[in-house]
Amino acid sequence: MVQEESIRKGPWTEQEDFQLVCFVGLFGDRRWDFIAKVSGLKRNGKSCRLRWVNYLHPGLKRGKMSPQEERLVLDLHSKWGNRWSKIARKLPGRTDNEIKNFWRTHVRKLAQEKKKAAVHHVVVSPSSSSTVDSVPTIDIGEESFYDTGGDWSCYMGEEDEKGYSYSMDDIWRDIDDQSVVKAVCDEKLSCGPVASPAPWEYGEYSPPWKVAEEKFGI
DNA sequence: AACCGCCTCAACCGCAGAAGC
DNA sequence: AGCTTCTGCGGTTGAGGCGGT
Repeated sequence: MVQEESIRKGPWTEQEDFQLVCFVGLFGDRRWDFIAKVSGLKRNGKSCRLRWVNYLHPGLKRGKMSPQEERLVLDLHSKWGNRWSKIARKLPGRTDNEIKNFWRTHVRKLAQEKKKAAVHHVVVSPSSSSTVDSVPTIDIGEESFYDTGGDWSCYMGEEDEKGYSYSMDDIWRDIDDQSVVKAVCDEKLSCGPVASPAPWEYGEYSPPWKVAEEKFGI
């Protein structure tokens, strides 16, 4: 096979982001290999998808997780284990990557606390048999997990094991009920027609050109 | 002010399953 | 039915930022 000439790796530039947003606007957020090729980005489809899903997707929440979100993650993780994408579907605007990162941080913190506690116990009461687990259980020591319990039922729905009742599209709709702004990208890039209808065409969440407008000020 | 260690987050990799031919 | 390609997921890594000493 002929190897792709110089596939770019590493951090994305604003220009690349802009290009990606525009082409997702044109072709939808499905055909990543195709988008990677036609956009002229020297990235592979996987990389494009990841960038879109984790950073450019409209409706993504930025910043720290709220205590409610943190609790939900912990709760769902105790149910489903490392099914990050499944857990992410229950947290509007959060990505599996974000949740995964949060969990890692949380686990590390917990392990450290346990270690400290274990040392303390050994010093204070040598009879203690505490050990340091790499995988923590959900009943975190300091405070009850359910102590405040914000109302997340609206997102959690009634389903349990069969699947989720609240799709990402529903979530985006909740987050974003802005009107569709006409394509900035259309002016900047002269490409063919959109191959297939994209969700934003139904006003379900911000279209990519809106994202471009917000992120790049165009 | 400089150094060090920790934390966060973006991005890559490998694998598995789905879809297309 | 079998092969190839694509997509999505989970695990891992590394750069940069930040706080403490």
